[in-house]
Amino acid sequence: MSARGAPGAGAVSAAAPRHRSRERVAYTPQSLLAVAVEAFNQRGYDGTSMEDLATATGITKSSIYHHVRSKEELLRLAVSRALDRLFAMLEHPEAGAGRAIDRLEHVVRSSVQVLVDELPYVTLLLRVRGNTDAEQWALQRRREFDRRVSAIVRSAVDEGDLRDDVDPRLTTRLLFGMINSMVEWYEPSRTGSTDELADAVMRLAFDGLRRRDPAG
Amino acid sequence: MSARGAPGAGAVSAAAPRHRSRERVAYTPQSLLAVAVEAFNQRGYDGTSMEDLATATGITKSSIYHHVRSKEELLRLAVSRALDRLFAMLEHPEAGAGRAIDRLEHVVRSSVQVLVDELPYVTLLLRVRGNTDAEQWALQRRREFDRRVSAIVRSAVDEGDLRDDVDPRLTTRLLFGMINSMVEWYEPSRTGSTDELADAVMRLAFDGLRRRDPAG
DNA sequence: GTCTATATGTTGATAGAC
DNA sequence: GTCTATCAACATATAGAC
Repeated sequence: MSARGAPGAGAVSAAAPRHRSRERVAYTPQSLLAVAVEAFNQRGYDGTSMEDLATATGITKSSIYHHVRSKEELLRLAVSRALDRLFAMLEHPEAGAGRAIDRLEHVVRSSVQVLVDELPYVTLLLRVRGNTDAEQWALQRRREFDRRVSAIVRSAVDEGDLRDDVDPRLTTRLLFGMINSMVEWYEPSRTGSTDELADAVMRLAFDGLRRRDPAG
Repeated sequence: MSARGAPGAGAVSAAAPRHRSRERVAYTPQSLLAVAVEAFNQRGYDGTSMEDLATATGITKSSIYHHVRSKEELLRLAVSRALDRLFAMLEHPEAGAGRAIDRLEHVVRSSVQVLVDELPYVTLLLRVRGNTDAEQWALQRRREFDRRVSAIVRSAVDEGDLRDDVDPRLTTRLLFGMINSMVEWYEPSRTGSTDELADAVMRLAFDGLRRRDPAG
């Protein structure tokens, strides 16, 4: 991956021009972004130079600047994509109605799904430190997401479904610490279905890793 | 924090020379490291220039090079410190004998303790991406730590104390994802005792966030 | 132990030809 | 849409005076 050559087929424009019969397909902002984000995740955003991106894409630095205004724009596009997916999930009917514990289950399962679907983009989002304007903005939106989830946890405690001996904010942080840590090891090819993974996360998070006494 | 001025009192050499009566105490590799690591955590290692460190320490770049050979040496010293503490914890008698679930509890509680005690160093360790030799070495040792803990989890499953419907490796990853995420939000000043925090982590991790039916 | 001055390479970004 | 050539700024690191 990230080798020189044509962009990933999945994001190639349908109307892409080709100068020589079947040589190489031109990059779109999206297909370029995919390669860039992979590089960012491998070496870190600051650790990745435009020259590194030129190598990864197989085109020159100048050509990259034909598609995007700056390196930071690539970062902004990437984290926006992840954030849009995460917030779209919160707008889903299942996250807004019904018992809070069920809404929380939906949010947890959907988060795992988004994390898997948009792995590179979410990975980059979670590593943002706030150095640039784009990063500051991303951090703000992440905090807003956190607040929304915390409110659901708090409701579930009030409704008597979640334990009340741990602060809801702490619960939220540890819960999402668990979920978000997936970006450190998840490999799309090697694991089973996303549902199975989400099941495991749900079981561990909601019921703990201790074995429930079968004779209890 | 990170303002210009004298190094933190905690790490100042006892035999530190002072040219002017009580002006400024000279840096030691340790006190310099503390300032550098704080800067690395704020802006990222790659995002922090030696000029940034000069500003943070209040001495010039050249002076920094009097204490350390290179920027990478600062990184190596920092992650070594974190790794040494983590492995020392595994060598503790309580981590090596007795029922596996008790050994695991010791490891979890001690990990929280180490994370709090050495917060900036552990934070930096967890953000290492493998760009340099020092980082590659750190990643290797982290994997070794992970393997050691996974073995304990596996034993606890075999001994019937942990649930057997989730893969031990996955359990370990999610458990430590939860613990390690603390570096993203933990603030020494604002929270209660470390024991209370470790208690909350233990309860959530081992018994889950669902309320146990009081009438069960 | 700290400084000023500087060497040497790399960085993000632009100009303009094809 | 891609290229070569180039820039000014900034990077890590060193030399040598005090």
